[in-house]
Amino acid sequence: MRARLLASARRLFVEKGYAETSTPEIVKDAGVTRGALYHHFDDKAALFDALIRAEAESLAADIEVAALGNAGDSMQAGAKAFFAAMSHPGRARLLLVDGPAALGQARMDEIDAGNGRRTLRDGLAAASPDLPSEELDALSLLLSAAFDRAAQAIADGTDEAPLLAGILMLISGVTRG
Amino acid sequence: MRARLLASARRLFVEKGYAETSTPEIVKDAGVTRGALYHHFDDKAALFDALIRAEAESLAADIEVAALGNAGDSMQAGAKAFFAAMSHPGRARLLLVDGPAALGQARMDEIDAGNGRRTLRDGLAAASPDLPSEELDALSLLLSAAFDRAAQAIADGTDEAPLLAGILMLISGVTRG
DNA sequence: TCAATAGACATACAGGCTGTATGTATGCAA
DNA sequence: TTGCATACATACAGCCTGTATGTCTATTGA
Repeated sequence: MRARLLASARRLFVEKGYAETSTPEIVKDAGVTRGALYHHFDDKAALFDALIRAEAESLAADIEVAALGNAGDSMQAGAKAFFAAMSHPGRARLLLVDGPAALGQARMDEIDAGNGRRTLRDGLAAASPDLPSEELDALSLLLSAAFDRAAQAIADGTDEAPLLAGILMLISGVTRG
Repeated sequence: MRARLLASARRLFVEKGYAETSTPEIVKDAGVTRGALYHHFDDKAALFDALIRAEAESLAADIEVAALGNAGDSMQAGAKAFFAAMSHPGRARLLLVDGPAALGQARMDEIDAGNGRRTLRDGLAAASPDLPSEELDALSLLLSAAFDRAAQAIADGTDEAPLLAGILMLISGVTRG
C-alpha cells in the first residue's frame, strides 16, 4: 500500500512535477482514497520526502554497482558511474529539480548525507594532498554542482560525451596543480 | 501600481518562497485587491515571470557596472563582478532557486538570454582558441553551474574567498590546456 | 458638448486542493 | 468476547486560484 502510493506518486511527480500533481490524482492512480495516503504520510511533502529518500538510496546503490564495473582511473570511473546511475528515468528531475525546490537544498543535502560531495572531496584530497581543507570544500561544492548540471543536461537530451570530457578537464585541471 | 505589486511580490517571494506566497498576501501587502493584480498580470506565474525578468535585468546591469570597476585579469574581474551583483539580497533565491522551480530552467535560460553562459563561453574561447565548439559549450555549461552554486552558497553565508579561489582554479585549469 | 468606449480597478463566485475530523471494519490481545 | 489498535474510507472546513461581473474615470470622436 505504502509502496503502491510511492510508485504512483513517483510516476506522476516525474511526469508533471511535484507542485502540479495533486493528492487526489495520486490516490486515484494508486486505486485508493486520500485517507490511506494521509494515514501513511503526514502530508504531501512527507510523501515526497520518503520518495526522495528512496530515490537517493537507489542512486547510491546504482553508483556502487556501476563503480565496480568501471575499473581504472578512479575519477573517470566515478564520473561515468554517476552519469549512468543518474540517467535512470525521472531521477534527475526528482533529485535535481523538484527535490531542492520542494524540500529545500538543506534537506536534500541531509538526505544525500553529503554522499556525492564527500566522495568527490576524498578523491580530490587524494589527488592533491597539498590543498587546504577549505579549498577542498569549495572545490568539491563547485564540482558537484557541475556534475549535477551535467546530469540534468544529459537527462534533457544533451550529448554525454563532451560533458564527461568537460568534467574530466575540470578535475584534471585542479588535480594537476 | 504594477510597480507596487512587483515590490510586494518580491519581498514576499524572497522571504517565504514563490509557492508559499499567496496572491491575497501580495495584494494585502501592496494595499490593493486581487482584481488589480489580475488586471495587470495573467496569473501568479506571469507576475513572477515579470519579476524574474526585472531581476535578471538588474543583475546584468549591476554586473556591467561592477565589471567596469574591476580592471585587470578579465576572468577574475568577471567572477568578482558576478558574485558582487549576485549578492544583492534575495537575488540568489529568486534567480537560482524559485525561478527554475516555478518557471522551469528552459524559461530561465530564455530570460537570461544566455547572458552569463555566453560571456563565459567567449572568455573561454579567447583563452583557449583550440577548444572545439562542443567542448566550449560543455565547459561553459559546467562552469556556469559552478558559478551559480557558489553564488547560492555565498548568499547562504559561506565565506566567499575560497569559492572565488576555487572558481579561478577551475578556469585556469581549463585555459591552461 | 455629449455619448460611446476602453482602461483600471473592486467585488463576487465557482472549482479544486489540502489537511483534519470522524466513521467503519478487521485483527489481535487479554 | 470484550477492548483496543491499526488500516483505511468518508465528510468537512478553510484557503487559494482564476474568472466573471460590476463600477468609475478618462478619453475619444462626432
